[in-house]
Amino acid sequence: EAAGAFRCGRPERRDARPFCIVIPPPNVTGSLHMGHALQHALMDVMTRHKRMTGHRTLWLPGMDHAGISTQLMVVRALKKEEGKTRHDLGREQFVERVWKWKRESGGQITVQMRREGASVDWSREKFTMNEDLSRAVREVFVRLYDEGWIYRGNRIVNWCPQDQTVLSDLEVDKLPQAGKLYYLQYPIKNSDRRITVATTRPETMLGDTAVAVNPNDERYADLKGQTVLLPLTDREIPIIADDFVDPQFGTGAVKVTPAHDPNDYDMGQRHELPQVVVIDQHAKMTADAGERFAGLDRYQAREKVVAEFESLGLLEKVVDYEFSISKCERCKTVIEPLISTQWFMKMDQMRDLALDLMAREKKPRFIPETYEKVYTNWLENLRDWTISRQLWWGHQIPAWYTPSGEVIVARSEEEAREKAGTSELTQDQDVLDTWFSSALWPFSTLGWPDETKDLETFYPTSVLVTARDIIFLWVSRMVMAGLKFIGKEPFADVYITGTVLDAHGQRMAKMKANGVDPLDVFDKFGVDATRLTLAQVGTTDTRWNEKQVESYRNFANKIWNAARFCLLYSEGAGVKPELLQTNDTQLALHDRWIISRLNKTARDMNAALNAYEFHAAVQTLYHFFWDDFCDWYIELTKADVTSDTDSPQRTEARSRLLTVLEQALRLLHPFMPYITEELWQRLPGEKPLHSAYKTAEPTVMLTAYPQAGAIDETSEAEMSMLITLVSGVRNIRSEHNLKPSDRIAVLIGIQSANLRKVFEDNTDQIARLTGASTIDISASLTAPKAAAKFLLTSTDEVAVPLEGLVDFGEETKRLQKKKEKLQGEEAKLQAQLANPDFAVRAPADKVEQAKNRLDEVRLHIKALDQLIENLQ
RNA sequence: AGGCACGUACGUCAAUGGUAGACGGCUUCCCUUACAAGGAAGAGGUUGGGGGUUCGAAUCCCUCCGUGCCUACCA
Repeated sequence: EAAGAFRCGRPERRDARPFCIVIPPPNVTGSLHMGHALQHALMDVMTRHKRMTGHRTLWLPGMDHAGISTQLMVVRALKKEEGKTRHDLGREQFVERVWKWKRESGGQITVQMRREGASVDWSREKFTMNEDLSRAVREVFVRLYDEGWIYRGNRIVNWCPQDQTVLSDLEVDKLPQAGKLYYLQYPIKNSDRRITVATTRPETMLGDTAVAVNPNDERYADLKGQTVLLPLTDREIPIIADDFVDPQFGTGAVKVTPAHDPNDYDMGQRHELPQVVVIDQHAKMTADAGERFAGLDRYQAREKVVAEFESLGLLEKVVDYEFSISKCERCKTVIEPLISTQWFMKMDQMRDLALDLMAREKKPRFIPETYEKVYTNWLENLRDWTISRQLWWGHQIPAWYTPSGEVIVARSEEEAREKAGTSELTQDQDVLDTWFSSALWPFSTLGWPDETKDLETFYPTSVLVTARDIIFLWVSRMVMAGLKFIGKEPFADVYITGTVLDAHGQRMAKMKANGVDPLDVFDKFGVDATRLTLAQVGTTDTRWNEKQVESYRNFANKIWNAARFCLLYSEGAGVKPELLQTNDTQLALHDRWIISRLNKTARDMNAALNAYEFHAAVQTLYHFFWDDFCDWYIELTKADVTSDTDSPQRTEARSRLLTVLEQALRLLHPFMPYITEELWQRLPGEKPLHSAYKTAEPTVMLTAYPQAGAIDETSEAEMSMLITLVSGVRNIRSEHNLKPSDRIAVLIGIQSANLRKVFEDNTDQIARLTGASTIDISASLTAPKAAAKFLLTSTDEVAVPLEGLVDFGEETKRLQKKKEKLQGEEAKLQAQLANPDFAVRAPADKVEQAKNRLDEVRLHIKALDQLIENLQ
């Protein structure tokens, strides 16, 4: 709850560039699925990070009215609950019913977004059907109409006989279908010959107005210009020649039905063929199909046509044939191509705006870059957009008709009356495609067409985070609309997320019932763990793996327990930012080291987040917190922190531990808002907010995100030696099956006085971490033969005397194995350096690097040989 | 039919042309006073096959095999 509620003041400092994301508006009918959860996790990480770096941030939420989906949902409910159709209610009442549904059960997803911890600004929530956004829609429509970019036309369109509306090409699914190819024979007038055409839809032959052949097809050369007696009708149709016809396919002769097939429509236009409409809006045969067929469903008509051809002896053959069929994306009904009067948007000029921007300025920038090509290719092949829909739920087209049929396009009915000079107007019954309002989303939500402060501040937005399947439907249209109406691209970057697939690599889909509900995952593993899992998915397609979430749940648990430890020993202590200053040379190694690690982590996190490298960011956090902080830092502070005697030293150690933890919580916060807020609130001490938010209520959300500070290479190197030492001894303990309670002696021979000093300063720590009772550090090692040994460096040796426990054979094997590994590397390096071209062509630093490494490896091998020899 | 991706450990994924890593799983030991959802140690890879470019290839090019996605007017 604490993390989900974004309740802070406005930043006082406004010099940093504002950061803005407008959410891809989920459907008002929708509920949270994995794709949303993924996108939201990423958007929230970005927003929280920017907020913590003092940018003025806006993540603007909202919903889409989702024309067809929503109308269908209410139509179904109406039928089920009251047995009524939308026509029983009438348009006005039906639309009111949809609004009622929206108020009562719509927008479930916003509740779910709160659960995810999405730090959006709810005060700016938008809905595409609200008055402000509708005003923007009308404004755009009028302007484009006035420019002649929107027009009304009679064309062949995709018609859904179930939903009773036209659909754009993008709302149609092409699905493979096992069907039949029928070979029909048409008699030729004044001849005994017949010409055979192949079709998957015999019923459309009733509307044929020509037969076409390829102009170069010699088989039919003499038939061109002849007339065909169209069977089952009394019509005579011509044989025409057209390049569209592929002589290789079927019989090389095609029946042409301009009113019921998009290709035939085009061919009909080219040859000025008549259009005979034989199928109506309900996919039933019309009167023009002939008395025997009128009123029949298209599939009944198909059977009847085939039967009659057969009885006439004109059915040559029927073969099985797989082809693709167009279906309505929503209801899966087979699309009927129909000629119909619709509104269209000319796209060529809009497209050029977008293409120019990409060519000139490489905008928007796609992440990953590869989508730039996809986007550009699609734009290049763009066709006019059918924007009208025969629905009731949506933005009604702002066009009115006078009694004489004149079209008046205006921003309101009043304006239309003025323009028309009459009040006898009827508004166009159609509504606009849902994507029409979506295209305006980045600026309509910020107040356009008014010149608002928000628009000035936040447009162009910073980044659009979305799935790849709406690059065309949405992304490209936003770019075009933004360029056209604001003159600037709507967003700088477009981040295309990967897809979360099921365990078998299949897309999650309702129909397949293979989806994983993010809410269930929240329940099982927590929101933070789920966010971490999703954030690291980034741009790659990933198979859903619950184990991964479980591991991040464990990570959250680790954070909790580490914080518990810090708080358990926090008496008298508190967070004190100045304790992380590095100019204190008196600091213990582990303190200097953790500060350096913190700085490095901050550097890496900021770099990764600014570069959209979320996978790297998650890895960095995980290892910093678990390995550096928990495994080493906490262990090394234990002696001081848990000491029984109250001392300034103890208090400082405790405070420093709390301060490091506080910094870690800030680093983690964008990914794990819940646990970090919960723990941060419990930490005692000074916890300043970012200077931009000084007056806000205390919350980790508004602290400053840690920035890169000094990296202390010396401490890192020394600590790394300490870690090598401890791991080496632990390895010996493990290999020799020593019990944790078995005390050992550790003998260390170190040439470097510096390093000797480091180990001497930390003998207690080393003893503690290795379970040693004595630590003996000297310049050169004298150890009994009955000791397990390893090399710290090629010159420095560590021995653990194990009287009676050393199996000399086993010990030899252990060392031999290490040696083999090194020998492998030696061989590789040797070969590389032996190549004369390497020295000449490779950069000098690489050559130097290889030489140094080879020297080191050789020394190491030599030292290992010595150890092995001593064992014999 | 074209186009675009992808193929790395048992699984899921990383790796600016420069020693192939992480997490989970697995093996051994440990209920050690923050945490067994834990600790310590360990095993595991000719980077799908073949060829090429390069001093050097998981990475660039070609080809084959496999997988996924997008676009398309073959009746």
